[in-house]
Amino acid sequence: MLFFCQLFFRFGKHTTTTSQGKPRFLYTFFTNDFILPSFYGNFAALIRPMLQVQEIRNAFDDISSRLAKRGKRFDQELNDVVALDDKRKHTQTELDSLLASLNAISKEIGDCFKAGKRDEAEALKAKTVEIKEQTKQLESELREAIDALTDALTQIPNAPHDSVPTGKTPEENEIILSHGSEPSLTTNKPHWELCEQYDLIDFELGVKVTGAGFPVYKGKGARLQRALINFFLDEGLKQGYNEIQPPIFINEASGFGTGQLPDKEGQMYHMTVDNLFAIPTAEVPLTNLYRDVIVNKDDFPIKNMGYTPCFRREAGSYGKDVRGLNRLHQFDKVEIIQITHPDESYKTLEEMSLYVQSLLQKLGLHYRVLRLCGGDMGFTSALTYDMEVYSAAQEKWLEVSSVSCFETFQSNRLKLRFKNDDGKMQYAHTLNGSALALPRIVAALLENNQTDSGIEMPEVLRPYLGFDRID
RNA sequence: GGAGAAGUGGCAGAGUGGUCGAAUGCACUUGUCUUGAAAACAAGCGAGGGUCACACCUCCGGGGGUUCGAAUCCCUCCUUCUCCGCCA
Repeated sequence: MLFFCQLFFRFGKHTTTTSQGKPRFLYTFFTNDFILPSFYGNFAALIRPMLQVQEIRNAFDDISSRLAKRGKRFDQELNDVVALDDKRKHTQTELDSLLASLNAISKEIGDCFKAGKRDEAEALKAKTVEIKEQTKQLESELREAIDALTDALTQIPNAPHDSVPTGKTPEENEIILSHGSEPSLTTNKPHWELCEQYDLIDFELGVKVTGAGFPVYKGKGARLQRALINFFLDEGLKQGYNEIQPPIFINEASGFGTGQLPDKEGQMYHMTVDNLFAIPTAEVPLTNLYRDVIVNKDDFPIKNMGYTPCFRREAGSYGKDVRGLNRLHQFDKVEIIQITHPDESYKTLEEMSLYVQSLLQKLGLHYRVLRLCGGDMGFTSALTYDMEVYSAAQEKWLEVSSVSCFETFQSNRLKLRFKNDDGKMQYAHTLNGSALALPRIVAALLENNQTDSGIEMPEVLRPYLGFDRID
């Protein structure tokens, strides 16, 4: 934890803005040494990770009760934050006044020299010695105070939306709708058997080349992948999403921006030689395009999407859940993100949920939508809908998409802001969702459409596929 | 990988030890003028902390140092650009 705190502290001041919402890329963040920077230069970045201190102070009870939806109370943590922020303020005020007097004396000395009063100047110089000692002391105190505050703040997850059900486990998620019905099948093989039977995906070969969880797609299996990616991108285009091809490796700063670091560092593949991480989702680069950006409020909503392979170490998972396509180290996904005005974000979340559902409907899949309970939601989310498709052969629901609203939780770290109608800087809201992740869609398509003589492909995919069925 | 050059406000671009948070231009906002627009003119216009509001404090790529005082001097790191090499 300490390690990553130090990393986090090395955010610099890199304000920039955009015209027409186009981000600028600034990569002057980190150095290879581990010395903490001067607190002042980085103050803004330091004091504003995750939940906003100001928000905690202003709406303590509200945030407290929202956090309780996660099945645990955070009052102690919240109180700590306020107390640590008080300490920070006191220390800083003290230091500031000391610096003010130092500045005043320096100016006086300058004036004395100009007026030729050498002796007077020397006398004043002597006065600064003691003050400088004191500032050094206070500087280190302030540094410690900020350190402690940031540490406390990063322990607190996002405050769930009012509509989020209280709960700790997936059983407490709320099923808000179900669409379609279970297919009636004459044959009922799991997808890994179908993949072998029709030579679509070779898991063994992947093991040989790389390792478990890195499948090799072959023939119509590979073409199905390509068709789905194109289908998803074309549909997104129709919805007004701007297509982006981001890098699939990211630096540390990006990992912090979207909250993968420091929490999920073990989940990412890390290339230590160059200190880069393979992205676990396109969310990371797509959202980080807007790090340190002041967007024009007229550009809301900003809608971007990107197809990328995703890489996840999935350390610690094993057993039946990882069979076949259910859990992979490398998989493909089209991700959609939006950046909105705070007033619009929940309306946007519904819109994104409907869009993802429309994809599932076009693919003819039986699905349901869950509103995740507080305890099952990600650390950074305020409200998450999960879409699950039914796998007839495995007789279970598979999560294929997750759409979330983060409110200001990410933008706070990213320093993604806009100037509101009052001319004040305000954090934008960020949202994202998968639209969609391929593997489980492929699994469901294969299993739910199997017949004795082959696998029928959905109508919408046929133009992309160039074939109607797999046999 | 080797050799050079450079990193200042939304952009361009001055500024080499003290009235510099930073000239000037562009962009932007508001006002005057105009039927309207343009042009012209006038004013405003970086971010963060702090305050009821001021005051005040911090930030000129990051970090460290010299100095009473640093955008300006020194060290170091990072990044970008140009040339060479290698290569899809």
